[in-house]
Amino acid sequence: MDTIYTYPHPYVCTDATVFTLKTQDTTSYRKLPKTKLAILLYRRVEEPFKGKWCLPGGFLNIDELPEEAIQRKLLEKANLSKCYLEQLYTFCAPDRDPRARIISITYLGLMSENEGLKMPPEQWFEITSTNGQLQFSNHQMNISELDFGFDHYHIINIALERLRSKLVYSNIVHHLMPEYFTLTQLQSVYETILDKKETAANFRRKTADLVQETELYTKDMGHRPAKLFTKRS
Amino acid sequence: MDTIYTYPHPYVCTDATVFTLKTQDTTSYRKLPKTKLAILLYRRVEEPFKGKWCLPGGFLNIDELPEEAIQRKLLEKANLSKCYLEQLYTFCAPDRDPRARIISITYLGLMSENEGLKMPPEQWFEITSTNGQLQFSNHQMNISELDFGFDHYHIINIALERLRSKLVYSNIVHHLMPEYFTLTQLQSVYETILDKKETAANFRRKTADLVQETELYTKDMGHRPAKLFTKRS
DNA sequence: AGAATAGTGTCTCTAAGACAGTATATA
DNA sequence: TATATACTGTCTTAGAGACACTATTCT
Repeated sequence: MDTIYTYPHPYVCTDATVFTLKTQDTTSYRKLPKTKLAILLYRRVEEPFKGKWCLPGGFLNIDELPEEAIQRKLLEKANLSKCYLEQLYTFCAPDRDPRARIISITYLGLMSENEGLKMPPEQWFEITSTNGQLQFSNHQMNISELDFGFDHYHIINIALERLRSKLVYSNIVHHLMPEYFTLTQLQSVYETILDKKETAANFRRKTADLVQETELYTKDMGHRPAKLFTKRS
Repeated sequence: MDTIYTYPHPYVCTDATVFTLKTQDTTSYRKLPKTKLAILLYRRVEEPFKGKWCLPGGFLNIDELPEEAIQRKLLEKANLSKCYLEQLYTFCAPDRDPRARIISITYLGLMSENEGLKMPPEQWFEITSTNGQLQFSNHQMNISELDFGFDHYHIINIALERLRSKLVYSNIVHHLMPEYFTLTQLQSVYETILDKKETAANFRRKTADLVQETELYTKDMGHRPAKLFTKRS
């Protein structure tokens, strides 16, 4: 019984890859805006990896669930009150933190653009993928693999893989959507994240059982209004 | 920097759900033996949960990966030298261990029956599922939900879910198979784990790209010999 | 009318499942 | 020859993808 209390054991922290969507401003209001996938990053102000870019996260309080710790940190660091979270993976490499043995229980976080817009926009970095290498950019800067601290670039890759695969076999996409959306919006979310074009007819057939028709329509778009859909429960 | 060293933090352990297959003895050698899914359990000899059944596992040494810790424990507790392991989930409920805050990084383990047979057979419990409730039995006893310590019954349920879903979209089944096997054996593994019958013709078509034909055949079976297959790489 | 997006109808191809049949070993 | 399992052929149906088409709003 008392052996347990003398046992040297790792520190435990939690980090989250919080994704949302950003719709780009377009010059002409008649053109459809482009959807981009974005991730929440922050710049470290302390050693180690001072000045590098990282995922939001931190240590667990004793008796605190990792989900709770992440929500607390997101509120502190990004004034972010609520987002969907699911456990991603637990990273344990002994050298992943130079200070000590620290394992990280990581989470995949998703939020709709509406929620994301409530926070400072410079923390959201749009993600683009070229030959499997991820690039991140906001209006001020570009960052890439070398600008990340810890194993966080690696974690983002794993998270994106998970997001892509769950997009096709689950209804996880709703956590990225606002309450009401058009099928064209939904399609562009799929196309952005999976980096793969589809025809509207085929897309609509495939996702028919994911959405619920409403009586609402878009308007003043400069072209034919689109029916609004919502999550099918 | 020194704040980290005063931080009260959870203990970290790792547990594994190691599955294998057991082919039942049949009275007549002409009848095909039945395949059963089995899991490795051991009886706790210390408090808490003394006398209850549990998954093999234990605390991580500092600088030790959870995979390594699990392999070490499996060797100690079950003389088990090598098995496939993949991370399952990290369980963190503050009350999951009455001694202290202990999180468990759990693994899904799979091994072929050949490997599994090297260990004492009373540690392998055949699993049957009735109305979603799991039952475990070996030649001596039956155990059920209430006979488990910690949250290990829950963990087994999560593991089985993962095994079932990965069986249909990945080639994970090979970790349960010996090097050479017949398609009927492979089919009965699928049918056992997924609890769902299929016709041989349809099964063979579906799994054609998973296996590699060889020139070998079974013999002395009392009926037509079956071609042996191996993993397709 | 023209521009822009919304939405539909239909053909093909592939894969899953149902089902009936043939093949080949041993006792 | 009987038994038991191994293996194949084919029909139907459901879904994915390609592609051409129609519909509706605003300027």
